[in-house]
Amino acid sequence: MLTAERHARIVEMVRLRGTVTVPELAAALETSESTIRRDLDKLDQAHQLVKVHGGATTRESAHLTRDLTLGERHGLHEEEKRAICAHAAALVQPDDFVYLDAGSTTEILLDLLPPTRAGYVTDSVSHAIRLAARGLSVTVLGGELKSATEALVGPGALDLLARLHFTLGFWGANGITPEAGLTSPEPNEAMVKRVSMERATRRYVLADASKLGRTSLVTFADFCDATIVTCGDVPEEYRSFDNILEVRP
Amino acid sequence: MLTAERHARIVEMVRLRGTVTVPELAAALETSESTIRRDLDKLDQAHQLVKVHGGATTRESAHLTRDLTLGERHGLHEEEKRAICAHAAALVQPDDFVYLDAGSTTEILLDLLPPTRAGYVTDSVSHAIRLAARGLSVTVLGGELKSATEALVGPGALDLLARLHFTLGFWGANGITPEAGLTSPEPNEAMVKRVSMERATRRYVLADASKLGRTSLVTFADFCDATIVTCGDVPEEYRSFDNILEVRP
DNA sequence: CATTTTTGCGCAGTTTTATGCAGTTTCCTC
DNA sequence: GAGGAAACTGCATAAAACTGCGCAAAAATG
Repeated sequence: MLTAERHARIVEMVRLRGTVTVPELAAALETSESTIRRDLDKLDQAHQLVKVHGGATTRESAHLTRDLTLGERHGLHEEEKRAICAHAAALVQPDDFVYLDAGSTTEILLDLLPPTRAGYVTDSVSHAIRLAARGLSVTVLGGELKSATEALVGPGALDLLARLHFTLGFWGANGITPEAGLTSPEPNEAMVKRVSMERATRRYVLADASKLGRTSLVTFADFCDATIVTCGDVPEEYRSFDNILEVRP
Repeated sequence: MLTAERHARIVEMVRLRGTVTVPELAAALETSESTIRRDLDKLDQAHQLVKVHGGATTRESAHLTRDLTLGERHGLHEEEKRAICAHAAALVQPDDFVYLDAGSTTEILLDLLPPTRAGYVTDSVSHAIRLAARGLSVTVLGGELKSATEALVGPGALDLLARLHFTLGFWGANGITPEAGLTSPEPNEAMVKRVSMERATRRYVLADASKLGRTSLVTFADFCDATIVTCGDVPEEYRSFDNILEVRP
């Protein structure tokens, strides 16, 4: 049996039954448990299902038992992100009207922002709650809420954006290359990024060095549309660009 | 049974019944109390429920009755609110487009809503996050975020509302009288309630009986604009209205 | 304050997982 | 097609996770 076919049948079984155990799958597909486990690893990475101890479940039922907040992503490049955000926070002036993109990097920025009367707008509901809890003035874009990133997308968000004019903005990016520009994995979120960026005067992309040289699925802006604040092992060929700003931890 | 599956069923039971004891869970899931306790520990850590002496409760009931234990959890209209919300949840059809008001009563409704493909819209960012975490389709109004109630108000919210047409909606109210109508303490939030109500076909106000006969500061709708689902000691003079729906705990 | 219930924790036994290895298949290049 | 790299598979084994039980400590109860 083809690997792809086996994968398809695993996904189908999980969808049909909600949860399946590894031995069940091994018996049904007449293969070893090792193979099933490796399959589940891949399917989990591909977000087709969720691997759990003993087997697999659908994403829907996994929602119940897992805290799908940004908390899980912490730890990666934490120190670099902190350095980047410290630099970014210093850019905020009392009179600024600031856009804050959703994402784990900008999340670190939240706590470093000065307690001034600057106004903030964000597409992330969790960011908004934290900012409001600090007593800052926050406006939330409307729109459909994607649970994975807790970001808002869709026409509602874009309409509100169309009437706002930011003096300053901070965005994250999953990939950055001179050729593909700034890229993000999700088309809807990329659209919000694109529109919000068009409406800001001073634009900064906050990204640790691991994002440089990588390309994600959807381009939301050109490479030179924003100042890129980065930190970490910056590849030599990126040092010469004058919109790359390297900070030290 | 898979560990993850058991976790899901525990969460489900807690959501359905509000509170569950350890022995009940052990019997229902045919496992030992030790295992149940360990499960509750993990689910508590994952913020899926709150572990209390004797068993577990949902997050919002723990919030309402903070440091009370299972035995003394009565009062505070908890049971009435749950009865009201159970009735309300049953009104949602699979293809409804539902508005959900911010507030503590509608908060209880969140966990009782059926996992259908109905679409939900709310002005409460915390409600939205909880709904999204359950895998439901959620749209959030935009606007300024008031940290006290975590509700969104202002022109951004009203603009988005102006383009939506709900088949069904649930609101809270702080005061209800035939003369003053439905009242709420905060003018901006009252405005959002008013506009959202105008845009819904089937309108329900969820309020325990303590709200009947009281008047808050701002009227957001007439007494007869919505069906009022209530529970508790309903004053005799309210029994005759045909838009008052009294449910039993 | 005594009684009963519930909890936390160590322990032992079982199940599940991760990983290295060897053999095989598949795919790509020339 | 032929050769070689990469991927896939199954097995063995050590590590990790899970479960049930018993008992002392802690918490609730009246």
